[in-house]
Amino acid sequence: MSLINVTLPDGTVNEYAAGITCAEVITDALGKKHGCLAARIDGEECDLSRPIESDCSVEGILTDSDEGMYILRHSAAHLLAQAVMSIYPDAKPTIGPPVDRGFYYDFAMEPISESDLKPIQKKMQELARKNFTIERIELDEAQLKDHFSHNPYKLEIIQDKIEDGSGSTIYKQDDWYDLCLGPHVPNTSRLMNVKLTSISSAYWRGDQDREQLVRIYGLVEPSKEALRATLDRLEQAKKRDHRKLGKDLQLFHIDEEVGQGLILWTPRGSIIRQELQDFISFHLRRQGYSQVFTPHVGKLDLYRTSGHFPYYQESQYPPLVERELMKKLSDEGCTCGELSNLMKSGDIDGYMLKPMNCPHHVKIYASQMRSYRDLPLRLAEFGTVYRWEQSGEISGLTRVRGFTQDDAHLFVTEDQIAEEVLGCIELVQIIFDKLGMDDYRVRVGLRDLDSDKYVGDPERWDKAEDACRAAAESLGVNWSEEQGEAAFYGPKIDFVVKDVIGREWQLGTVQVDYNLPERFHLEYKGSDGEIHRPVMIHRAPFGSMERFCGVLIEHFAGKFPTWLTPTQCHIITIRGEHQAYATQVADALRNVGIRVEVDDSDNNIMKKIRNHRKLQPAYMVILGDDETEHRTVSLRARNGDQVSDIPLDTFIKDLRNEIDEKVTQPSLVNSPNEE
RNA sequence: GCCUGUGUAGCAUAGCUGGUAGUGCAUCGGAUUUGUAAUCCGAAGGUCGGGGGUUCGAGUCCCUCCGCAGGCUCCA
Repeated sequence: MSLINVTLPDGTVNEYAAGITCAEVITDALGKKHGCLAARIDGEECDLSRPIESDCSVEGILTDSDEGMYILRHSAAHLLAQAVMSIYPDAKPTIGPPVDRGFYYDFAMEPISESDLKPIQKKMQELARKNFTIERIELDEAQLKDHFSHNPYKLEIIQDKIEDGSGSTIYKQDDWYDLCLGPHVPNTSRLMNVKLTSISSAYWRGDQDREQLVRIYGLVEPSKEALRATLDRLEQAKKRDHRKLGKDLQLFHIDEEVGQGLILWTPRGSIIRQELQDFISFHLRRQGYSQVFTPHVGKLDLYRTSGHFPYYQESQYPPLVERELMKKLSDEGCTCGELSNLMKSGDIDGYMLKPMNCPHHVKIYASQMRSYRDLPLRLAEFGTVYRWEQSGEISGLTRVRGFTQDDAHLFVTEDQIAEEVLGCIELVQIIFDKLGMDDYRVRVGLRDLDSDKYVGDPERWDKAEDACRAAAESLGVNWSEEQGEAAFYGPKIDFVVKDVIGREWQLGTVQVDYNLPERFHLEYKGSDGEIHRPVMIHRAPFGSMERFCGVLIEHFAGKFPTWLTPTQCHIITIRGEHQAYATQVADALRNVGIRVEVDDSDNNIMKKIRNHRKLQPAYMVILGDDETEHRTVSLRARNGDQVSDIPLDTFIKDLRNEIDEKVTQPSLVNSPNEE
């Protein structure tokens, strides 16, 4: 028998007989209770049962890593399929991968409902308890096809994903097996702590023209405690959902009768939006932007030139046709379809709610002869745009049909791209820093080198892509390059954040554009006296005010920094006779621009505090005998902490300062200024 | 748009197998004047998402449309 050397993670090298399994090596190194659910041989994931035949390094995979959790989830998906098959023998399993927060499995079967999940979950636990060994079996192509002859979906995968003539593996537990590369946990007892969470539908291979499948989602954790913790966390997360908080804090309203995805900003929410807008406007002026205003509609011709019509027609509100023309066409018996064709062909004109601001800004650029001395020209507008998002996709503030972008378009020379992209990025960073948002992802979208759908010549693309990379690098946060993610007109940098339930939303974006200057024949006169074409940069650091506010509400869980809080101080009197002083305090605060609400109702103070807590003011200002007599205030923070005897003048000064400095959270209670 | 759920006063909820709507908070009126998370009494508020159907009778069953939620698909 030959001997092999196995290197462990801590660097020790042990000698074993060839054929020893990973599990045995790990048990030897860590003891029986190692808790590993899979292994890595020379960095490659495999089952614990995998025999080792030659010198290598071996390490165990625990559930404390993403990789470990993925394996656990993947195995749970198999268990789900096994359970479903035992209850619904006619169901055909298709695919069942792990995902970020759990796992799912898609089945071709008759629709089932949420109430059917319970028995399935029960079955899963029953199967888990039986502690079946999960076995990896290698099969050749013919055997594979034979094993899955009854399941066209699996056959399709075998056909497409597995190279002709080569084999693959199945994983078997009890008499159930699935086509899979693995690795998996060693036995089903690891999968006791599962919870099926929801049911939905999905298309086979994500193609809407193909079969609709039943998708079952679930969670799995290594222990009962961990499962409980995860469920608790989800429960907690729901409480900070911006849709709920938007209602509780009276920030916005969406009305059926107004329309899906159309936001009504109530007074309190409008304050937040306005404060953000003022904040960004300040930095725009600092960076040399010019503010512009443009209308909410434009002629179809404008969008024909820009290329947005009729190409992106289905994601726009339908065009507006002039009344006279409409009447004439109607008298002539023109059908809707014919009307649509006439608009497409340009035979009749109309107007469109603007789906984006760029064409309007382009026209401002083109309204004058531009010289290289004018560049970069930076045109900024909080521009409202309208897009016909699919009804099923609309959600809260994060996906809407009318929204205001903090948009700007920079018209630059080729040489200015890098610096200007950097400037855009800097703006994003200032905003994120000030708001304490550090949980975001940066995505640099590059072109797909094999495709020819991109406009502009390759050399200029290389330069622009380098500029984007360099800008992303300058942020000092994690960023990733994604080939093929560029727009057809230029590379881009996106900022992506997650909402409370783990969905990703794109916020800010910076995009280099070679296309629109071309389509609109934009020009400038260079220092060489020749006519040149500028390059455009589109950028929106917040993305849209709606989505950004939605994300912000969840980020702060409704507890905004003082400068963003709709009503910063709620003044609460103890008795009716403190009313006069309350008015004085309110006036004094309002005089320096602080937002105040006074409650001098005859409720008792406990009741008032309870009521006002719901709106999360930065401070409650309690006024009673002591305060009135000494011209002081007592403060109550959101967490219930209190501080008394603060001279009114000191409070006003400190509060004003806290607002001006945009301090991340209210800090006057227990602040260092206090004894 | 598709799938599965879901829709009762401003908000949160009760209403079993069909017999014609309760409760809490908020609101309004009165009493109370209170020192840090609910003072008492009273009143008002609902065509039970819209429309249609089954039935002697529908919040409850069926159809349809709309909204919402979670997914899918899409996202300039």
